[in-house]
Amino acid sequence: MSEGSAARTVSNQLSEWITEGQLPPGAKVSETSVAQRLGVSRNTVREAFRLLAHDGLLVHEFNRGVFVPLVTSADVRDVYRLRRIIEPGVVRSLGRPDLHRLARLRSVVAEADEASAERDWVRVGTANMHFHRSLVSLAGSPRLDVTMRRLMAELRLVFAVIDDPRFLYEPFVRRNRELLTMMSAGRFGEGADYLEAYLADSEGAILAAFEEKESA
Amino acid sequence: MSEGSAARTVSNQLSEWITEGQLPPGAKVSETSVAQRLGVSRNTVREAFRLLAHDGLLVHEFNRGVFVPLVTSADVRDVYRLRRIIEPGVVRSLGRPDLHRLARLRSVVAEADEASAERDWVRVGTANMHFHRSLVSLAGSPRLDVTMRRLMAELRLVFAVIDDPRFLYEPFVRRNRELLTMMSAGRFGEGADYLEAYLADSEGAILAAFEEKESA
DNA sequence: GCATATTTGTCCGTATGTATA
DNA sequence: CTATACATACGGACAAATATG
Repeated sequence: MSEGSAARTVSNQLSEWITEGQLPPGAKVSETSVAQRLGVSRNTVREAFRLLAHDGLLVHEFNRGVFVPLVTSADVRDVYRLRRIIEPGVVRSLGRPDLHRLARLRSVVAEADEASAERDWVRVGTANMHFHRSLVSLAGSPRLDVTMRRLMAELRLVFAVIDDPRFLYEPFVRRNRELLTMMSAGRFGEGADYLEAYLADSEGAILAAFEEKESA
Repeated sequence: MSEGSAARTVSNQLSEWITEGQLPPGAKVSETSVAQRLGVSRNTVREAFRLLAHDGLLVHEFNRGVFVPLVTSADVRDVYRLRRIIEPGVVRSLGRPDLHRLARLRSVVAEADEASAERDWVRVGTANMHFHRSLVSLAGSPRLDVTMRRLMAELRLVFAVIDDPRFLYEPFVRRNRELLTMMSAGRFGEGADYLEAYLADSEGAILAAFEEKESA
């Protein structure tokens, strides 16, 4: 429960199935099968499809149906191209350390540390996504926020096909903390540069995992 | 006719009504009234609503219906914040003048010149939008393209409430041509700086028109 | 605060068009 | 080329939420 809309419930369920790999990339998602399995009408399922297509978690092909997107390495590069534009730009644009708003980042970092200690890499991953979304939210731009939300949703799609997400997240727990330290001290220029290198490494790690996947 | 989807036809019609000011900002758009007026079913109208909400041309409030967004000066500032990040960044990132891809920009500039000579400011406006979208498309990033499309759709919403769009577009016909000249010569850094000032002026002009509107 | 009417959310059944085997 | 499966679109219906008096 906790959702006002049946379509939202369906979309949340589908989102789980996709990010947990139960719906592999390229899979066709049938209206009727989803409707029957979840006990809702086809119209509701169609509504949910639109919500997810909005975030790029499903693609809609006219007169053919909806499919789980086939993410390519080109997509990964494109997502990171936008991240490299947005995230360092946000950090660079911050005037002075607003400790109150940085508190949210701090709690997310703590969450990641805790999850990392428990070797719960899935939780580390979600905490990492929260970190970057919270980072962008510091800019106070609604449109940057929705853009970032979409990018992160697409990244969840990527991580769903990678077996061992540990080495993708673990190195960046420390770097998130480092970046936060710089920002707390008002060293935004330095932080932006640091984040640029950070994102380049992150992209490289994902692409490497992709190539490993392709060779298998 | 001519479009594969009935929902697309409806959304195009609604888009016209909105951008032409027949549906003023804040107006509620009823499902049944649209369905009756266009002779389609309610479900199809709902589908069209979702398409437009996707681009920000309508906002959807649960159990309340859909409304034409009330654009504020804060929204204008936010849209231009993203434009100032994206557009100059794209120009700066271009390696060398790809004359083949610049041809599209050239034709759009010519279109704007022609429309300007005929004092058809609406056509000048659409040509201007095409110019900036084509500019961003040079980056070859699908995600930047969709982001830019949404931003431009929101700007159409802004222009719909401004009476005299002439002084909003006319000064920028020349500046588009100037920018294109710089890019054709491979002077991308210079072009990016030029575009930054350009966008700042454009934002200022729109905000001025807004304040004039508010005082009235 | 209450009763009303309106509108939206959801569901069902069906017909038509499209893609694929 | 035919046949099958499926998506699109339609119309009607009821429940639930909202707005109005």
